[in-house]
Amino acid sequence: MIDEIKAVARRHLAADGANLSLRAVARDMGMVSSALYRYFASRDDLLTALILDGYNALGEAVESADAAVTDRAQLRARWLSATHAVRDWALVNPAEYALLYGSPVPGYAAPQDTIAAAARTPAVLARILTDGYTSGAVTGPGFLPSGPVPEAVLADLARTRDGIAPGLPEELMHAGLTCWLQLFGVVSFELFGQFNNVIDARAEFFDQQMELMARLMGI
Amino acid sequence: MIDEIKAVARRHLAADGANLSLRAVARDMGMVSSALYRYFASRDDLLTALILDGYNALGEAVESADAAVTDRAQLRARWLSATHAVRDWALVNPAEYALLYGSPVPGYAAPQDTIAAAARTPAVLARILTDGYTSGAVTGPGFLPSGPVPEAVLADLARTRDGIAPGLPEELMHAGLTCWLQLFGVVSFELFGQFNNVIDARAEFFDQQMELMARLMGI
DNA sequence: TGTACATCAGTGAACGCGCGTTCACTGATGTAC
DNA sequence: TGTACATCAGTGAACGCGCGTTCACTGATGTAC
Repeated sequence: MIDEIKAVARRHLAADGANLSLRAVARDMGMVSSALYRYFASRDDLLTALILDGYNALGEAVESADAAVTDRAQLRARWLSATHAVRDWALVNPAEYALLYGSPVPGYAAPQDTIAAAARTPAVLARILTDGYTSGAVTGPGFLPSGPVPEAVLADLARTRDGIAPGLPEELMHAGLTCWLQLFGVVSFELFGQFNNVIDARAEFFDQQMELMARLMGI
Repeated sequence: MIDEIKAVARRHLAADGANLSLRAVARDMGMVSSALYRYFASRDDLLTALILDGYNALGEAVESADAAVTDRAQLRARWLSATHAVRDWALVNPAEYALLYGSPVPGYAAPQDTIAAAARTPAVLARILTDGYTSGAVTGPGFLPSGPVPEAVLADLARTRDGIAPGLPEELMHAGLTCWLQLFGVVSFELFGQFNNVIDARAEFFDQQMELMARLMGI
């Protein structure tokens, strides 16, 4: 039942953006709006459940795309497979993607529960780098910052690294973070309409960018 | 008068996100909601005006940040100044930034007028590269794609290039586009909350990323 | 200098709609003795 | 096997609110003769 509500809510999200209406969901289910309160304490609760599901669905898609590369030493293939999974999932679920990575919903504050789920996708990317580093296949990034990285940034990198990829050297973590940003930057720009009148060959452009990022990380 | 309405609307945008309410704006101005219809034909018209203003305000900020570097041959300084202007403007006007670069407003379709205004910011960045290329200071990017760029992407690059930076070689255009994406990817992630619990030293991180991008473009 | 008229910014009431949430309730299903 | 009771999913009406938009209007200001 809860799953059915969420499924209908997801359909509404796709149609109306983040302005999710409890009443509209109930209407679609042939129920009266108050009936939903048996399953969710409030509209925000439903929204939170959808966000959590979204992070988990994306995370699962990325995890299995990575796992689908049987030769685990093929780091570049794993990176390309995982990042394609991000784009594919976003294209199939644009409204949910917007909910996760778009402008914040006004008046809604994401609870702490979502943090762990949100970390699944970056964790996959970090694992690819870690695997390369521990096997000795990757010794450092393919493109280094010219100067020293500021102390404060190093501290942030180290803290985040310890959470998802213990043992990874800072400069690899730095390269990984840069590529993670580029990945979501490209996907967001495509989904949010910034590529209109600029890039038409979107799949090819994405491929190209992810190849470049792989080389930047040295994998 | 129109300017005053827009100013109040901008304040509301900041408070409530993209759910801009005509009635709330009118209330704040001590007017009755129907009075606004003397100045804007509809809510969407007001939204369009705000978007247009936003692109122009950002574009102006970036243009004058670039112009502030008196030694025009200092390409890296110009790039850093211009990109900092993007981040600074976004931090001061987060709701307007979200309106321009965040998830699309449900049910709202941006008219064609916004395209020219939207191009102002990328045009500044392209001009920096073009200046470097025509003066001979920049011969190519500092980091090249390993393989050949797909035909379809090249066509897109060429078309966009002809619009904002005629004469620029494709590989420089490609590097510029990559950095443009990274710039907005970083700013969006910071503004939309994806850096929470990940990056605290945001100014330093941004600096670092933009330095890296400058090197990637070979400036 | 004074009057008649046009312009136009802003009013106020109304239409028809949608929203989240509450609350007492109905009526079917399952359980205990 | 049959009865009494508890559980619980879903109902329906209501509260109080906000929204965009229309429309006939008021009343001040400016203009023409």
